[in-house]
Amino acid sequence: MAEETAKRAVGKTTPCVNCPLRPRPVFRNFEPDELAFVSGFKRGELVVERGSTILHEGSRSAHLHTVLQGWGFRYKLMSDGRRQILNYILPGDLIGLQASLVGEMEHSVDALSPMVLCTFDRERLRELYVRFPGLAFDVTWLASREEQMLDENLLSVGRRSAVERAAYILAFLSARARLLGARPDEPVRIPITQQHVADTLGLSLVHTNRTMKKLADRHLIAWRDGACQVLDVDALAAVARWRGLGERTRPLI
Amino acid sequence: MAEETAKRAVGKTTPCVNCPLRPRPVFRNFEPDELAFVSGFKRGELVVERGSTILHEGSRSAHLHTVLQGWGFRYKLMSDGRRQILNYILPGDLIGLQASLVGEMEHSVDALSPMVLCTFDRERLRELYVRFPGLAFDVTWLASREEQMLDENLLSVGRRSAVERAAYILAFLSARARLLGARPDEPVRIPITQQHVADTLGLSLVHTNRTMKKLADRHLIAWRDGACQVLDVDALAAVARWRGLGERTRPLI
DNA sequence: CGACAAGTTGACGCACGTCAAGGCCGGTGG
DNA sequence: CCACCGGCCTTGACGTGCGTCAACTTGTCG
Repeated sequence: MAEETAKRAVGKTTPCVNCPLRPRPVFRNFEPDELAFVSGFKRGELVVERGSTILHEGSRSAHLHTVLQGWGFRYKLMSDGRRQILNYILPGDLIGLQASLVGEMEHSVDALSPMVLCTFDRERLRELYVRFPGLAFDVTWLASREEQMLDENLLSVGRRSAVERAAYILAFLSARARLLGARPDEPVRIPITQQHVADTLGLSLVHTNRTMKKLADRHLIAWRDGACQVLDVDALAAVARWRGLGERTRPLI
Repeated sequence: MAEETAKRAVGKTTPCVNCPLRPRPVFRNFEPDELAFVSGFKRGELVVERGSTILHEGSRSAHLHTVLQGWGFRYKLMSDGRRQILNYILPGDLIGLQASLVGEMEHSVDALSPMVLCTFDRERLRELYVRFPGLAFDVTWLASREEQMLDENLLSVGRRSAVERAAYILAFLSARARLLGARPDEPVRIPITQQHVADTLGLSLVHTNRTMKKLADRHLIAWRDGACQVLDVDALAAVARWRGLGERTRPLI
């Protein structure tokens, strides 16, 4: 629940052609004209600090963002302070689409680590739909993927036990980080606190801690340096009875 | 968890121009050329019985559907039988988009009442994107709306108490039915059982029943004829601390 | 050195799950 | 016509997973 909204806008530093993300195998190849359009679509870059709020529930952001670096999370707050984390945001994810489509954000987004965001004008989204149906299709594809992740999350919170839930979310985040190219030889590092885990799983902080201890005792995870290290993804997935991410290449807008 | 997949395909009975749904005020007006395209996009109608499964998790359906009549629900099953209901399907909702985009369904859909579905070829979705950017935008809009509903649902299951959750889901479904034109003078009838409610809220059947009784004792709802009658939406929304559906007109594909 | 953020642990209570039984009602079949 | 059955709602008794309260630890930053 960090508050400072310290952001820093930077001129267009990296043209999309040299995007450090795009060459990674998870992302599909773009046609030259698509790439040219996206390049023109890009308005600049934004650097945000750890803990700052990028998008506010209730606001009407004028921008769409694609994450270039760092971790964040989407969440909703109730008037009495209860918080539910809806999903996590990793490089390649698109955020702020809701505001661009429906008009108003119904959730907030915070940065878990320093983040670098690509920003786009929401005005030009319609133009994208008109001129590049393939990219428009991709935007819908991304929205549908987000829905799939939410579905699995809902199953987790609704029907899995505390240990299963905890195992699921850590396996899930670790799998996502792996797809983006995290070193396969070393444990994935997830920059969250146990409070984040609690608010994701719908558990109290204390019970989350006890649950984490069970997983740590089995050497499936470890907490170090204000982050969670995932030591054994497969074992976690097995504990959660989770089938894993059935994911192929995806678009990067 | 009904099993018979009894469906009955019918020739193109109602042309979209005479769609009984479209005139309702919730749906936005289409341009004549859009309407003509959607009309040609339509492949036929499907009538399904109460309790039948329309879409199967793991399948690759060749069709997209828009609901014309009736209620249904989306859900996921775990291998040991645990079920989580993700959302409900009402007239005007689009289903099967996931299979059309990502390739494979990650959830199933069952009919809660007799349903009539409009069917479309998924092949032609790309054509829609190419020829009618406005409609493509609408498809994304619908996907984003589904995401919003899931977000609220997740907040509910993760952070609300049993009574709050129950009040929320009933207020939510009632509000959706109202938008579609349910008679304002009489209580909304939601064709679900308490087992459905339990599987939506992540509660046991017994505890759901006790929770329902609390709401019934306060005359907020009543169970009759295998359905739930919502007597006081506003009171339910207040119990759940829910702000209500902030919904305006939406597209109908 | 104090202050603060985050993890850890124990004691205790409650919200919710589980098991079990029974009631109501419409449908089916002799 | 009644006997039976299965689906759904209801209720009681009892157990437990998780929440709450409260304290202590550890590390980091000034």
